[in-house]
Amino acid sequence: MQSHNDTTAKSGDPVAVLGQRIQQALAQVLGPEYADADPLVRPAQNKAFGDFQSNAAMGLGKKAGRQPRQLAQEIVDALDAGDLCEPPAIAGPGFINITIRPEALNAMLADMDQEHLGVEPLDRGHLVAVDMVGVNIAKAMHVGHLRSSIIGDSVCRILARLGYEPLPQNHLGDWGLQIGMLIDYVMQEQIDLDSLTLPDLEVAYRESNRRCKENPEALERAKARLVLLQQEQPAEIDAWHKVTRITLDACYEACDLMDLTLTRDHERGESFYRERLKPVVDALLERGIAEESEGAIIVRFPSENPSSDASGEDDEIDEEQSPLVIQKSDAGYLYATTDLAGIRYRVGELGAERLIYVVDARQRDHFKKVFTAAGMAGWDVLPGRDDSERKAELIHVAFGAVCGKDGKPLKTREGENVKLMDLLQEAVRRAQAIVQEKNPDLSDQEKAEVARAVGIGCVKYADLSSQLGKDYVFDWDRMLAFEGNTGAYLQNQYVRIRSIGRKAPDDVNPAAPFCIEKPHEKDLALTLLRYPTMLAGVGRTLEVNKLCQYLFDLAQTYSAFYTECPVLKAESPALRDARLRLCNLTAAVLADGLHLLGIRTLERM
RNA sequence: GCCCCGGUAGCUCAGUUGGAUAGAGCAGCGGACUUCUAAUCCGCAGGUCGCAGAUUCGAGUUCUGCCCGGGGCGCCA
Repeated sequence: MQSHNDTTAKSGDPVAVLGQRIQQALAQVLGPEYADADPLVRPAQNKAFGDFQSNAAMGLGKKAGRQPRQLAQEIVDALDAGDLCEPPAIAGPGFINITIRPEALNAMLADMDQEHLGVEPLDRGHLVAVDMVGVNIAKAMHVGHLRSSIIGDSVCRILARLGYEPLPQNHLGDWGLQIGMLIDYVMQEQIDLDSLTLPDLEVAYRESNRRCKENPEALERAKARLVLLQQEQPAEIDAWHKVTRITLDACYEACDLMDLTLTRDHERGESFYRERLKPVVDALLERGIAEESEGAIIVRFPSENPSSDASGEDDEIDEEQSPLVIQKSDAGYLYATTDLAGIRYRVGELGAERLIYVVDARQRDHFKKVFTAAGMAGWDVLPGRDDSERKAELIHVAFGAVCGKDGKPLKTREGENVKLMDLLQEAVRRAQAIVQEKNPDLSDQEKAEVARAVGIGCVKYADLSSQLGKDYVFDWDRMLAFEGNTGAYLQNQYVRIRSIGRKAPDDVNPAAPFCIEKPHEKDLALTLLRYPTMLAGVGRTLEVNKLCQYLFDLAQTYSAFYTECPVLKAESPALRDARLRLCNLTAAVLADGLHLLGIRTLERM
């Protein structure tokens, strides 16, 4: 699974460099078979103990039958790291506490202070398909699309930053009975599609639904219309194109407001797979993976616990996992069929090596089954490789519900889904009011820019900053309060740094050597140096909230530095320049990270 | 009935293959502004980590059972 090895020591990462040295010591003390044991280097949990700690001696001591504390001593004796740190201390049951030397920090910071900020991208050509947004025809985007859009976009940005080539896939709901109902309705009523707006279309959609529910004849007509559409009759196709266009034009307004990188080129709706559904079913039947059952075609899954265990207490037959239906008894296909066709296309034709689905957590079981079925068919095997066994990674990035303060999924007072555009516009409006109050001197244009960046940024940050799989509480006051863990807090820290930069005199040396001495400087340096490894981890696990957490740490650490360490009024020009460079590096990391979250930075706010 | 996710401070949440005294933010209380943007910072207070067992030098973290909340469970997407 873990095809991406990030243990290669990056010269600018103290954890990696120290880890490497400790591994050498481990090999020396315990033998070469321990050369790749995890050195378990972590930032010190308590500053009083030093900067870093290694917990390796305790676990390995048990494993190798050695006394942990004594083993720790032997590791320390064998450790060759005098250029990096003070002589380590041993504490408790066998913690190795490490204090890094300022010169080492200065060198690592200089190493990091380049355009790529220490992040080493992969070679080109690693395609990743990201299934996101998932707009439905004839419906405006609502809160349900918020998370898929925001998370998917951030995932794309992060992967691109790490050298992957993300391919957003807007999996439109554009092919099914509901389209047949809608098209039949607008054609029956002779509605002029050229002057229709999305709200009109939504009304028509609801009306067509209602009719089909009440009137069997209407339903039959809709089904017949769907057949005509699927036969690609010109009139039906024309109507379908038009309703699709109306829907998407409106949806892209919301996408633009959210600054999504996704474009029209990334439309891969259900209709895209329409010719690929039958082959999916045929192939699975042919290989005996799928079978007929009660008129439908299904894929069964072997039970995970093959038989009752040794205890024999539980002699009931294991409940079989429910099967995956890929063709209905009326010969119609389902979204599982489309998803399987999608995997086949994305892996087999595009050659994507990771397929990421940013979809509601309630579909966990669905994706688990679809992924398993795809694996059974071998559709996750990457084509055209020497090592033909290399498999694409199939990942469901499941996200929880957006809830109101009452803890229940967010709805309007009328009990309807909140429209995404309304929500975004309210965010901007609320931010506008706050800018007006906090900084009335800005020009109107600047205020509008700040309101947009802050309003949208806060919504995004609130969405990305807790564990994605959990529900989260959507609370305007908390997310827009510019105190605490919010997007605006981060944006403001950036503004404060840039303000110093603007006021710096002309004679500063931008390449002045770093000079880490004070505790707050050291904290900031250590936090900055965590960035590349942190980001690589997020690229692997897609835990975007950890990027948020890191940026908040960085911003707070910077703030403490800012209050304690004068920059422009530093005691000497050399120190001033060194601190200014530290500020600039912090700004660069903050801007980079915010950009990866899809949050705009500002020069003033 | 079965499966999945969650339960940590008054509220919203972190907690990295098991590590030292469980951390933030908000709210509360007390301080710091003729500023390098106070949209900030510093300090105080606040906890039976849902409950009970098990594993071990050590458990919020692993295992088992239970309680509570949410979600899912063959022809909707």
